[in-house]
Amino acid sequence: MSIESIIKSKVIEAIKVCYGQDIDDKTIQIQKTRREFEGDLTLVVFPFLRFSKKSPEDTANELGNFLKEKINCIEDFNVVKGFLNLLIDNTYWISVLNQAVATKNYGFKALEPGAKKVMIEYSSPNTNKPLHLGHIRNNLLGYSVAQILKANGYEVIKVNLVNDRGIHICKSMLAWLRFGGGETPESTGIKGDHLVGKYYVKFDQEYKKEMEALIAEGMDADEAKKQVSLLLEAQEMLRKWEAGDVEVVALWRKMNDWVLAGFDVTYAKMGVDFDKVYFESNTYKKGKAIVEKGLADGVLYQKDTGSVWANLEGDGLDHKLLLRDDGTSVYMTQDIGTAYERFNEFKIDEHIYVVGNEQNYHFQVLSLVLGKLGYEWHDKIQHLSYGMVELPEGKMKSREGTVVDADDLMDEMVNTARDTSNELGKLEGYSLEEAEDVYNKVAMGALKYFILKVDPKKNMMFNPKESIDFNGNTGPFIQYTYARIQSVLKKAIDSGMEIPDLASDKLEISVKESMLIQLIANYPNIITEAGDATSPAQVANYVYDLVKEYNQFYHDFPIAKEENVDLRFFRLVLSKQIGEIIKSGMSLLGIGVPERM
RNA sequence: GGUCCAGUAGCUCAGUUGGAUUAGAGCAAUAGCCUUCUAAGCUAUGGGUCCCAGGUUCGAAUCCUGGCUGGAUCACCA
Repeated sequence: MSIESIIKSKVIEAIKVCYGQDIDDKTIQIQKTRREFEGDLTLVVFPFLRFSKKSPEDTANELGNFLKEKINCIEDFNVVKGFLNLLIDNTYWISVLNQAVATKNYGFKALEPGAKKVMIEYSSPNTNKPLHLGHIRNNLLGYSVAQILKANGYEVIKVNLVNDRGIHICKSMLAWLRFGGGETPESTGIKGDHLVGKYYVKFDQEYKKEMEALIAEGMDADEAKKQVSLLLEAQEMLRKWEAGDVEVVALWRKMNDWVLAGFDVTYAKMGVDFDKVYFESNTYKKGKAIVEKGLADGVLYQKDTGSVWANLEGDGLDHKLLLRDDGTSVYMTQDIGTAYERFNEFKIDEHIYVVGNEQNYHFQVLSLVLGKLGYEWHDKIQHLSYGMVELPEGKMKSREGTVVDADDLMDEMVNTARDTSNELGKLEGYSLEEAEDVYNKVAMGALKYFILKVDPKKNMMFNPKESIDFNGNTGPFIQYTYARIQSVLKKAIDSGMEIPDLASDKLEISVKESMLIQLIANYPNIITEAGDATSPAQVANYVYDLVKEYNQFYHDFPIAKEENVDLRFFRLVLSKQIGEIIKSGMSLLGIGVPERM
């Protein structure tokens, strides 16, 4: 039982004994004592004044005396206004450290039979262009949230829904046919997704040229937009694809394969993966039967022209189209179908979609429509809605070339990491492979931490001109602290010292040391909270706080050089445990830690 | 126009289930600390009408109302 819950139960007892009142434990607020006051934990007594009918100071003193008497690890207390500051003794804190050390996968809940089953969909790229910075945020969030949910003891299924069909891919296909001269990834040495993306841009350029020509000939601008022959051809291509035209399908397959091979490389570099990949070319017709059944059941309605709609006015929204006049599916229809299949096939308890906040409306509607259709799990779909990544110039636009390409960005990060590392020259004795592994970890650590430390739901700013820092509140700073700890431990062992499994609990420890243990004690709560909030940022900020405190400790206290053996052992155990938590917390963010850097 | 989200230091961000007459980090700036466990570190200094105005109460960056600013969205697109 944690010290907080012990105190809470005793506070309830105290209020009962002293003031004859039963209180809810929600009225009990225990927080970390502020730095500038003496103590470890603080009880806020204001809520109890209406029971005690005494001044805040008197109430706090009464409660303080009661708690000190009843809880033996409370050494002393002091009162500042309505705040009761409790001093917890060293023995207790050291026992907390020892417990953490003795716990395998400290802070993680094990996967047990009957665990909650969660599916998380993320990435979901289009196959007409390479991944960019926006996708990076999506992928890192999806992967990290999956890790965090697993750490909370959930069974997690990661899925990707690849949008491999539609007018956008036809545009790339058409441009490639028209202007490509038979180029392939092999013939050009260009990564498949980038090659296809090049023709997506090419299409847009040629489209604009033709449109302007039409306008110059006197055509109305709105009309010209629709009459560009390239667009008409692309639309024709999509019709052929849907009709199963052999040539179009073969070209589609070839170019999609190029892109998917490219994505695999990017995913591997990013360090994300999936348990199952869906393709829209297989799922885009799904949901039609469900919608037709809804129509038959009278929960949906049909217009004269044939289209099928959901009336959401009762929920304060509009009408939503689910089947077109010609009976074909729209995106919403497909999502209805795939959600149904997933809940049925996997018996999942919850489904999280990692999708940008531009689709908030879509997911709101999806849940409502599923509810209308009578699926009781309609409220088990959760939209993990994240904010846009903005550049100083504003939003990224792929066709205007203002995107930050994912592959380029990652490569640049690795180059920067390599240069910095070589400048500092700390990897002497490492082989080329070992060194490259460190550069990669540091580069990706910097990028991932930069993105994940920001609250997912907020928009974030990325300035490509100012490369991501390696100092301060950054991934490399955290990795560095880990490497530092490993170095101390290694030197201690090399010089013949043993690092015991447990620290002696009869020691005088400093305020800084007890603060570090309190941070360690809080790690499990952080994992729970990050899981509830689906927010890797909470883990990131926690690890940063921990590391910042540790570096101050490291600077001010000898560890392996401490003369007092028990104290030295304690500090080695403490350092080792903090290293474990850094590694563990970073793994929740999908970030690796190097032994040296 | 309707709906949703955000607004905290020059910049990037924490802090938001209401708590300490003193709102935190990092970057950038300035000044220090490497014959001692990794200086990708540590220390110090300066930097704020927590968008504005009201309200709720012992107490508000945090909750409520109204406004301002920015973003997203409201397709027989995805």
